[in-house]
Amino acid sequence: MSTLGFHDHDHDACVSEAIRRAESHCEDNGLRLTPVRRRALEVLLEEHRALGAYDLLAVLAEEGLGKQPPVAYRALDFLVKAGLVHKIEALNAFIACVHLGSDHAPAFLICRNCRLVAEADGSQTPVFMGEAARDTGFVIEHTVVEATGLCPACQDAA
Amino acid sequence: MSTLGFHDHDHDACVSEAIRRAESHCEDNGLRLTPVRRRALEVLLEEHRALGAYDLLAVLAEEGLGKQPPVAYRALDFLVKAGLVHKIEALNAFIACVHLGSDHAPAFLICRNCRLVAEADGSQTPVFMGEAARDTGFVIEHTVVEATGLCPACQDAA
DNA sequence: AGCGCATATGTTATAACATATCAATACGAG
DNA sequence: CTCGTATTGATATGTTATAACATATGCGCT
Repeated sequence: MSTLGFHDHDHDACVSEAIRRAESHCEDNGLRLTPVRRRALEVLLEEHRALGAYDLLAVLAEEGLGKQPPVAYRALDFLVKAGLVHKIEALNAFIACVHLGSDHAPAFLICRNCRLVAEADGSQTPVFMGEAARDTGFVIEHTVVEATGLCPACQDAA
Repeated sequence: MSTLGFHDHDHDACVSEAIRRAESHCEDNGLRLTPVRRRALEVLLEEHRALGAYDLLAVLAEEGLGKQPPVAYRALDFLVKAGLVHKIEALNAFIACVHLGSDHAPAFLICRNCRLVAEADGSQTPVFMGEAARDTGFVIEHTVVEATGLCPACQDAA
């Protein structure tokens, strides 16, 4: 799995490809990618940075798509539940998923300075967490794996 | 490592032992465990649940130790930096560390219903995260590993 | 078409979490 | 004792998130 985000890549293609996949994913699963939801996803895809709900709301408001907090939070809830967006708990912020489709357990590398986020493979997490859980009868529903630090560019700047 | 929190144990001893260890830890490191900080730690230790900063503040306020948010946040910042308390990012809440001393990378099992939290071993996280980080030049400063779900008691209740 | 149900949006208000700032005080090293 | 640093007190504000209720839209069914 790649750690896309700190590497150069064809970003326009990356965005439009992701949108297309999101559309077919919603179609396949009977989910409705309404204008606000679709635009919210686009805004997040245009960055590889985590955006706060109010950052997103500001963009939506400019475009007349709604100006109250619930507009942003509803769109984000939908996108997160659909697996199209991840919440970065360490920042209380959100980032578009860059490799939709797989039922994945993501792990994130998060730059505390520029909020650039790379999505890595966290598939090993449920394995070792699962051991502890089994011992106690705990049932895991969701895992969060986040590493914060400095990306290469921000190390150079400092 | 244990997953203390979902098991019965001698809680009074667990608390007083932890306080004693915190005292010597602070002494050894030139840190000042002032009355507010000490009481904040006690309050957190008395639960194995995550408490919000304002939950803590309410207790401190009752006892005349301060009633403004910065009182709670300053105490929590100190305790987190000292390694005596962990922040649970998924809940924006805080929990006392139950095995102080070791320079540890904790992993948490968090009940979304009762907020009971068990601290497990997350030492494998930096290993596999480290690989992804090395590939990109990212420097990890801190890791968050949290699994949310239902504890045995809350499964039974449901 | 008209009805009924589920989903989605609009809107107001407020809850919950967190920090900036500045003044006052306590503490320890020299 | 005095200087510098750490801590506390206090006010205000910033940021993130949800509750609650009204309205509108989409869609299957008769």
